[in-house]
Amino acid sequence: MTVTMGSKARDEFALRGLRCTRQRRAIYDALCATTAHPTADQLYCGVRKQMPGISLATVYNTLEVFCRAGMAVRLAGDGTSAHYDATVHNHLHTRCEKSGNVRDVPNQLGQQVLDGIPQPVLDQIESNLGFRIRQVQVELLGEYA
Amino acid sequence: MTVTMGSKARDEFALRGLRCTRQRRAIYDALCATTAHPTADQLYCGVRKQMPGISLATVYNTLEVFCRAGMAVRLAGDGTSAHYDATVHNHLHTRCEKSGNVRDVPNQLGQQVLDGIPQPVLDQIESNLGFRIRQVQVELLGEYA
DNA sequence: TTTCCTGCAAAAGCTTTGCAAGTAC
DNA sequence: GTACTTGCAAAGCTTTTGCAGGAAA
Repeated sequence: MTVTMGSKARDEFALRGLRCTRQRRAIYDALCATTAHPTADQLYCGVRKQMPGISLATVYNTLEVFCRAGMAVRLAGDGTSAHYDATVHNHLHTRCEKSGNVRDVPNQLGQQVLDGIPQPVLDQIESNLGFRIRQVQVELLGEYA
Repeated sequence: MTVTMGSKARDEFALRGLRCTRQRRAIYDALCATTAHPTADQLYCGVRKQMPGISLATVYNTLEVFCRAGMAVRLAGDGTSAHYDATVHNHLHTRCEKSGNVRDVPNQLGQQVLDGIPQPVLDQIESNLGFRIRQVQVELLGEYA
């Protein structure tokens, strides 16, 4: 039995026609390994431990590439740094108004919130405003106890 | 019959113990007069026509004061400039992914979306995550036809 | 008169860009 | 070999801050 062992990063890159560089792999792996929705700078600090030469500009540019390719999403919401997330499918976040930290709402709960939104109302918004809705983004603002 | 004619701005300031300066009145009036959710710079450009000496820093500082006082909200969401809104109550926005423009969803429709979100699920999120939800923020991402 | 606000300029973040050298394909 | 990426440094933007003069209460 022959097993072709490809890393997740390598496969994703191939799938989307992106070149697989050491830097991109390190950044993507770091982003996938956490649920903490890091900022570019936080990723930079983490990745730099195993790859001291990497530059912050590369992290920014690479994250931009990931977002364009649909491998990540950018969550800019508190006016300071943007947070990045390798989970692409629609899900809810909490955002702490004190620390600015962003965390996931477990999918089962988040989905119940999204499911509660009546599709006919969204359809009506689309036709009334002439706006094509691509994504419904729900964020819970508050603070951790 | 005696009529005391106070401007909306003047009344709001008095109500919240804020000093009523020409600059604050101009900025608040400009913000209330539009539904376009302007950025600080857009407000600056508008207000400057009637008050050439005003500085951009004052616009920023004043908007910050309004937000703290609950007279405006800041919508930072696309990573570039923040948008400001004098409508404080919870309502939905559309955000055009091409232009970055933010617009209101008419209240009747927006409320139906918010009403669809089941409160028991929000309660469960609060207790499961130890997170106190202060505001549910819904934004519709897409583009205008 | 006291306290707060404004304008200016400079600083502070975050993010993008230009270019030469390096790397994936 | 060709085309795309990276690292560096510098620039670009948005936003905040320090301070002296000015205005509201």
